[in-house]
Amino acid sequence: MSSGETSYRERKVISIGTVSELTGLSVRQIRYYEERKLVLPHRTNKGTRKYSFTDVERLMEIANHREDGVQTAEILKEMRKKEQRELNKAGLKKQMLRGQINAQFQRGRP
Amino acid sequence: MSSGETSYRERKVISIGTVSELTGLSVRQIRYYEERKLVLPHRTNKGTRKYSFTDVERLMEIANHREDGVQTAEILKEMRKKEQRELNKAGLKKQMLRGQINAQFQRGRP
DNA sequence: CGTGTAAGGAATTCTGACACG
DNA sequence: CGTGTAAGGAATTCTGACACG
Repeated sequence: MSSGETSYRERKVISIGTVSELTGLSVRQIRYYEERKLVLPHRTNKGTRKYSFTDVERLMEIANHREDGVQTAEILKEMRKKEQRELNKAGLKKQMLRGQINAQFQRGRP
Repeated sequence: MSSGETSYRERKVISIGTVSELTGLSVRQIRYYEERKLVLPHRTNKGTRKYSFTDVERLMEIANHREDGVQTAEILKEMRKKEQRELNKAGLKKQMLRGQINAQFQRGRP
C-alpha cells in the first residue's frame, strides 16, 4: 500500500544450493518441504527455485521442529496458525491507528 | 561492534545470472566491472561469484554512470570519494554521541 | 576501453524413481 | 513419512582469448 518495492528480506533471489549452505539442510530436504507446502519458492522461467531470506528463516524454523521429531503436517498447521495470529495483530494496529485519526477529526484538528 | 550477524542487505548470496536480471547488465559487463575493481563479489569454494543487494545497487549506479559515458576509472574514483565522505559522516556521528554521553556524566546523571 | 562471442570444462539444478524404514 | 542416491538432461558459471573499435 505504500512502497511498491519489495524489501530485501522478501526478494526471491537465492538459489537452492546457497539456501542449503545457509540452513544446513540438504537440497533434497528443501525440495521435500516444498512438496509438503512448507515453503513456496519462486520459479524462474527455466524452472529453477529462488528463495528469499524470509524463506531461509522459515526453513531454519522447520529444521528446529524436525529435530524435535515434529512431522511436516504438524509444522504446516503450526505455521499457519502463527501467520493468522500475525495477520490479526497487524489488523488490530491498523484499527487503532484509524481510531486515533478519527479522534483528531472529532476535535476539528485534521 | 554490536550485532555480529550481517544484515540481509550485505549478505553475499546472489549469483551472477540473477544479478544480471536484477540490474539489466550482461554477465560479461558485471565480470568486467569486477576486473576494474568496481565491485567485489564473494567467491565460493568452487569459484562462483556471490553478490549482495548492496552490490546490486552499486552495479545499478555504475550502469547509470556508464550510460552517461563515464569511464570505469572515473567511476571508481567517484565511488571511493563517496565512501570516504560516508565514513567521515559516520565518524562524526560517533563523536557527537560520545560528547552527549560525556555531558551526562558531567552532570552526574549516568 | 568496454563489450560480444565461441570454446571447453566443471558444477548446479531439475524431475521421476527406487531404496529404506 | 522423510531422506539418500544414481540417472539423464538442461542450464549456469568459469577462464582465457579473439574481435571490434
